[in-house]
Amino acid sequence: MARIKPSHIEVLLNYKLWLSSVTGEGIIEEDRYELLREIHKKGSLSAAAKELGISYRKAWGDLKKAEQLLGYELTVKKRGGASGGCSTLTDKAIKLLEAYKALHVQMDDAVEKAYRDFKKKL
Amino acid sequence: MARIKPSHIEVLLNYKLWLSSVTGEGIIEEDRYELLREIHKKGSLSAAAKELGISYRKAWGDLKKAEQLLGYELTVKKRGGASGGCSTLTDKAIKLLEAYKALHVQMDDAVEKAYRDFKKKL
DNA sequence: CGGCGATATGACATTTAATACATAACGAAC
DNA sequence: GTTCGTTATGTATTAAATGTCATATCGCCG
Repeated sequence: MARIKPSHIEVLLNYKLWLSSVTGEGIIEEDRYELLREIHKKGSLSAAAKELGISYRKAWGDLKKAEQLLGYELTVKKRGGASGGCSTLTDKAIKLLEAYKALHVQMDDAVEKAYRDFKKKL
Repeated sequence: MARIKPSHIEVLLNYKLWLSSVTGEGIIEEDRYELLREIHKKGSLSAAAKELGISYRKAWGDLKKAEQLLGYELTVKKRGGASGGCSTLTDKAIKLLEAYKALHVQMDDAVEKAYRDFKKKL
């Protein structure tokens, strides 16, 4: 029984994209994008955290850091009331999300093309 | 005396590119590319490590891991002898370096363009 | 007013990754 | 066979990211 011996191991191309402050500190990358998107969908930070399977503590810390680095609020936060409270995205946050999404789509295309070219050269 | 108040904080776009095995483990990224390039230039792993300001231990571990994940040798290693020993790149490694370099140039262009488009949308 | 559910935050524990330290093996040259 | 610089590798220490726990605040509503 013959066994196929691959002439080379498969190599994959990966990339990570993120927005940062001028000091290099990360503001928005994939995870925080997801967090904001989920807040937008659910209207609540705790619900978003639960959906994503991360602790409220971490979600809150991430959100706070992003806002601090950006210098403006990404969410309008309310606490108390019948529902306990809620968090909704600001207009700026929504705009940022849309721009980031478009950025990501564009980069995905570029990476795919670069990967094809790369394999030809290998 | 008036003070200029920026309407928005500057946001930078960053990306990281790397080759991985199918299991997702990283093989080659910027640092390891530099390491291989330096080995090629110096003909020695320890000299390369010194040049890059990292410990020999780390350089050796990085190289070993890359080779293990790729399934083939990136360097020909010799120890002992008058000079103590040396490390030189294999043909496959040289080819890999060239392909990675081209990949990076291509991606840099793509990122620059994506960043311009991104800022317009913001 | 007391309970509920969400935001808000500090303190501590744990897990993971990077780095440092130590030590062995090798082989040509002298 | 001793010296020297390099490859080779295990172990230990540190540092950073992440998770856990506890506790407080808020404000509608029954």
